[in-house]
Amino acid sequence: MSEVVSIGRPRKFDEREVLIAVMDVFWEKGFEGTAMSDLVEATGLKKGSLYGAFGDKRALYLKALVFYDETEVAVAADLLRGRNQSDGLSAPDAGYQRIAALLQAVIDAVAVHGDRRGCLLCNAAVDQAPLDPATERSVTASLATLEAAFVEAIRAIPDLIASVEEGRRIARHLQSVYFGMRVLAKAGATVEVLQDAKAGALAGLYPHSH
Amino acid sequence: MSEVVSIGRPRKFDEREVLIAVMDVFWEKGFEGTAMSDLVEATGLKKGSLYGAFGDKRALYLKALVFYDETEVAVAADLLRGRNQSDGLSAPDAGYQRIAALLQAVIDAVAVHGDRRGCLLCNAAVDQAPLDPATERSVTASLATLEAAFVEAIRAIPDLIASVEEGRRIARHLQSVYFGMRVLAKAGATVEVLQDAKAGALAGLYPHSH
DNA sequence: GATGTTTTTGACCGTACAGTCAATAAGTGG
DNA sequence: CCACTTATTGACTGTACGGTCAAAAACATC
Repeated sequence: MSEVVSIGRPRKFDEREVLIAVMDVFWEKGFEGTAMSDLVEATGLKKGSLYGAFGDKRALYLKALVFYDETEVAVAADLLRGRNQSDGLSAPDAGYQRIAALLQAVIDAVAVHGDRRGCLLCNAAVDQAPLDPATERSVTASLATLEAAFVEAIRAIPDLIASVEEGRRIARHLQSVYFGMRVLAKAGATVEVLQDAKAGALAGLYPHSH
Repeated sequence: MSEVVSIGRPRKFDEREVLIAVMDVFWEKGFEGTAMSDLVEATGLKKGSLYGAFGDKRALYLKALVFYDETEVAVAADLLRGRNQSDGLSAPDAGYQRIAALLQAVIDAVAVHGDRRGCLLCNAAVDQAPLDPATERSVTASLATLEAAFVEAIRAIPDLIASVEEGRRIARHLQSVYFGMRVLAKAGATVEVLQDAKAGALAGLYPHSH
């Protein structure tokens, strides 16, 4: 049972909202590029409160990564699994369309919102995973979720794969395309470049190509 | 004609060696993660000498990026173009093998040397390109080199492509796989994961798959 | 050896950083 | 109203950072 009443002075902030603000800053600036003062400004909390509630900068970063996994990664995985009710891609043979939709979302982020933040998971993998074991564990866990979701989408393409190994191989290939597109987008690639990368990936998903 | 004799006190260091040391540090730690004291330690030069010879930290970073382009990127591009004499892949129909060799090099870096630095170009794209226009320009230029080299390799696969547009599309797809594999490698992916990503990319390079 | 030029060196500067802490505020239960 | 607990606050600390500079050193020329 969760405590409905808590003793002591109540918190003035919503933990989820603060975590979103923290995640946004790390997402845009990276771990090293973010100063505690940036987080103070973004959250509206004072430094002491941040430390009291979440711990030091590293702990804050790791909590932001977990939050990203529970929100953004979960949305992407649900899309691939056909669990998103509102996109009309839940049919058991809509695997191709789900994968196309995920890659298109990367393009739309650039085309529609001028996105340059990319994917926090990708950013963390590149600039923190090799240097911090806890970050690496968190990233690895999210990658496993994503890979499994890709496998589910691939299994939802009729007559494509002949074995479990083949499905996993294609999933890992698509995952690398996904992250590659994120990198290219951060580098300032045009929409055309990203569309070509997407088209090339999807071209391998027709049964007659094997 | 270059000046053989120069006036004033001669430099004690070799500019190229220093640039290699600087590049290595940025490569491993990124721009924000690198302190000037790291560069002082790695190069053996004092801070004042570094500033006098190369400029501030940002200028040093940009020079390291250019050096990377002239060395590592050039080697990769030469491989794709069949210009590497020692690899036996210069035959005009060896495009597939060249691409396979490039992707295998990413795997070997992990498998043989336990590499976690990835690709400096990829690292710069992710954590500096969106924030610094000069870095973005440098990264964009290297990406263009790489894409053009991929196109040449693809044209060296008999009977694969039917148009210039198709060649470019496949090149951009392969480029995204390459960077995706770099991201996965930094995240700590196993050799098996990288091999699957590579195999998935190469599976699209057979003429009968179209 | 005096002059001019460039490099080296280490001390120095101001600041921005991550993290701490004691005082105070805002709740609860008795 | 009084303990008791927890949260907020802003001042504080020490340090690590990027960058500067004057003095000395090392060469060439004359």
